[in-house]
Amino acid sequence: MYVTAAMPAPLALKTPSAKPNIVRQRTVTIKPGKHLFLEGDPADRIFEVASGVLRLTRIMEDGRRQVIAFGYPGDTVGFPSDGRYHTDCDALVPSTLVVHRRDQLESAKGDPALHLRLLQAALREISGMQDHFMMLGRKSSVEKLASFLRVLTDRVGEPLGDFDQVTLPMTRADIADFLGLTTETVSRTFTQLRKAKIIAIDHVNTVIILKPIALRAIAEGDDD
Amino acid sequence: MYVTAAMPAPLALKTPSAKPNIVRQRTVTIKPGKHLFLEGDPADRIFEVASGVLRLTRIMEDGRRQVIAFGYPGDTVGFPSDGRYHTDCDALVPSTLVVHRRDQLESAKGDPALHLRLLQAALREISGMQDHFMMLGRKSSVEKLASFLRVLTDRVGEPLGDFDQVTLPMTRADIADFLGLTTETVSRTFTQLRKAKIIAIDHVNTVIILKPIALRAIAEGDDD
DNA sequence: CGACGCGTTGATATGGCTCAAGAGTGGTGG
DNA sequence: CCACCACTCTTGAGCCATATCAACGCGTCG
Repeated sequence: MYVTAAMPAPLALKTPSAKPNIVRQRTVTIKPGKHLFLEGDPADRIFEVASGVLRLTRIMEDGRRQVIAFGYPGDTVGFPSDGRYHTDCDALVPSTLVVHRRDQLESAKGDPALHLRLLQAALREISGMQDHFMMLGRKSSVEKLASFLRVLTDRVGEPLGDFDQVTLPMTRADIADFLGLTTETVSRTFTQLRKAKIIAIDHVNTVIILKPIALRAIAEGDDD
Repeated sequence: MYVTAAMPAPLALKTPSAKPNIVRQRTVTIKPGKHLFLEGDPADRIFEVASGVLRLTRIMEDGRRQVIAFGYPGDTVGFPSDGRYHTDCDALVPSTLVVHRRDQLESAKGDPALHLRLLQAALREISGMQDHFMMLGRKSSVEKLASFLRVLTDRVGEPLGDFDQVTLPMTRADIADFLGLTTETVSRTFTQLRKAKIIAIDHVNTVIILKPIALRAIAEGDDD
């Protein structure tokens, strides 16, 4: 569910008229700051993000926090292991989710097409997490932030004139905890990219990608 | 496939006599240094480790390497995304693997029990990776090494007198690339734990856990 | 208007990296 | 069986990227 370039299967959100034998999809809404689930909760439901942005986190006893992923539309969150959730999950902006019962994923019963789609989501999740590993373990702070902005822009960027623009619904602290940095370093690194004219920053949480090629080069470590 | 405390379902390796309508499980063997697959290869098969130890890695163009996971017996490797493998995979010691065709995982056909087991493996994988994130992003070098030794001991440790002992088939460089450190730091951190009498080291690649409680405290950051 | 949360910037500290030199360790061939 | 070589591991010294500590600006909300 880490924001990936690969486009996920689109969600069929609209309820398919009122045919009695077609089950209406269950959805929930969640407001910013509210938790969808907490680490250790019994995991009986799996969620597909239809709109909004979720935040998945792990917290250590002493307060250190790791943001595991941001859940954007098309992402699936709440994969259980041993019947429990293994992260906290809350919303950054008002969000709507399609709900699936866990046993639909874990048993042979239920819609095979749904079944397959959830499995594909799990596999995409694993693949995306592998990228994240490389970023956390082996990249410098600029490379981390550049990778982050690049992936996010590919996924949810919007054209603005000749450039792409991306809105960041998360705080600098969230980004820091996602990248394994401090808020100060994230802030300084934003400044560094801004001074290099690679990005421009509007209203703190809106980033315009001025030089996508340069950004990609930094993200991949291809510059020197 | 990151070594996890959760015990996986045992593998039925023995071929179920010669009943003609029961499919004999396909297995492969792989020698140290040989690759099972490379990043980008078409992923038509999924493997369950029956014996041995595998190493899953990602490599950047400039040579920086991240060890994604070590594959121990009971682990499943080779989860595809978009039909391709997303890591390199080779063997640290001679290993045997049970092979499954990819379409057995991704279609409704095939043994439902197998289907379920592979899905469970994918979910375990996701859960284990989430632990790994916290380790890479937010832990100090001692905490990283302590976590690594603890998980490995839980998973494949063997009793030795009053203590648990664990054999490390991987080099210091492998451990470093798994934990996001350098070999020098890994070595120094081993020395540090050894001098604190928390572990003892035999023949470089055999570690004896002298103080499991202390090791766990360090791993979780519960000490100060 | 004041207080608080968030972001930025500056000064300093430090954990882990880099560079460099030895010390095991295992394999090979004479 | 030993000598040599290649490779891994350990240790040391110095440095650098990022963390830490601190101050301040800005916007928002009560």
